[in-house]
Amino acid sequence: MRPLPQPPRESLTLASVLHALGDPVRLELVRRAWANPELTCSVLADGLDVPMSTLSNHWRILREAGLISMTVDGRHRRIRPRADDLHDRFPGVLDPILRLGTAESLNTGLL
Amino acid sequence: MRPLPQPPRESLTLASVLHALGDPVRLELVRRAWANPELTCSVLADGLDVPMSTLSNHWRILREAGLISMTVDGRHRRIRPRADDLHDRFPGVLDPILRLGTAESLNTGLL
DNA sequence: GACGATAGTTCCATAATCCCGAACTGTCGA
DNA sequence: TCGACAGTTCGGGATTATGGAACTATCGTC
Repeated sequence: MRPLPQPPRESLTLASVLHALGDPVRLELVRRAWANPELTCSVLADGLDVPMSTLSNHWRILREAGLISMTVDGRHRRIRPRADDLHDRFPGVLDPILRLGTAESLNTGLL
Repeated sequence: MRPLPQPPRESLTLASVLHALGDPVRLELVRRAWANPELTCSVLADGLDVPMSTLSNHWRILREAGLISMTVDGRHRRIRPRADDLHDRFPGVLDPILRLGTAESLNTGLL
């Protein structure tokens, strides 16, 4: 159940967060992670036609940008959105993005 | 005064917009363009230690993502934020980002 | 008009980053 | 002990970013 290394709240930058969100696959992953916290990588990526090694990179980018935190749980990685940290550091930024991400990403043939 | 080609409002995607904003230089350029519309490339980039060929690429990315529109005005390019299009397409997304962009980008030794 | 200065773009080679198959690590269940 | 499963790491091919140098187009001046 130990957590993987992640940047502390105060060292998160807006540009990194936006860069992490600036990819349709990652945007969809973040949207799903926010909708249901505590799920694992593979469950959250279910249905996406993306190879696992690529997904692993996407999760790393999201973790290094401070959007999510990962904890090792047996052979799974449990994804937890860092909602508090982001809301504290960049108030008002994430909510409207995730509200919109939904409809759009489903219409782009991503799934 | 003719405008350079740009994507129509309805074909803008959230991921492209966030990708365009996910770079500290571009974030700063957008912030400045929003703060004072109708200025030219070089005036908006004043003080940034970035070569002009790189800036030209940044402006192109911002234009192709739909964040700004450029019109040729003599030997200048006049930058106009596409605030209406963005607000219509992605309501609530840009304002909080630009409100924050200010303080942060000035503290990262960018200038 | 010819000419230099100005504002940007384009070209191109280097550097950095992304993508994903294959091999690997670590854990669970039988 | 032995797979099977969840993810990561490695490696190299493809894509994208960077920035110097050359180029284009326009303005002001003589």
